[in-house]
Amino acid sequence: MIPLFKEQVYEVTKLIPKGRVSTYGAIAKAVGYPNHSRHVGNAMGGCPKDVPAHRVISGSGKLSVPSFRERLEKEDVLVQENGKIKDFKKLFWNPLEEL
DNA sequence: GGGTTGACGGTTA
DNA sequence: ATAACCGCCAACC
Repeated sequence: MIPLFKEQVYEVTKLIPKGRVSTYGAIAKAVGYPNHSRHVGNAMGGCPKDVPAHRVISGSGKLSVPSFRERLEKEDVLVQENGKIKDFKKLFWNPLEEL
């Protein structure tokens, strides 16, 4: 059976701890599709509200959606002016390690 | 049923 | 260090 990417993606995204961030690529891998980072982001477009999409950023450590900066700061995640996450490497949460 | 889109990533200049 | 390019393929129109 073919699991819908979206659903899988949402599930993993919900697992991201508060104050941590993850990337599209990592999540894509986590659901078993290594090179489908785009689909992850694409799925986020219409994601339910219970999905912390603001914790999902691009692999470069910057926000794909600048609007989420406020949300992230609210969770103690510092965002630089250039849109990059401060200490992104430290805050990065790898779903693969959890699964 | 076919073509375009896309909240990306990695590689190459 | 930056910028541009190419590839990847499900979901949507």
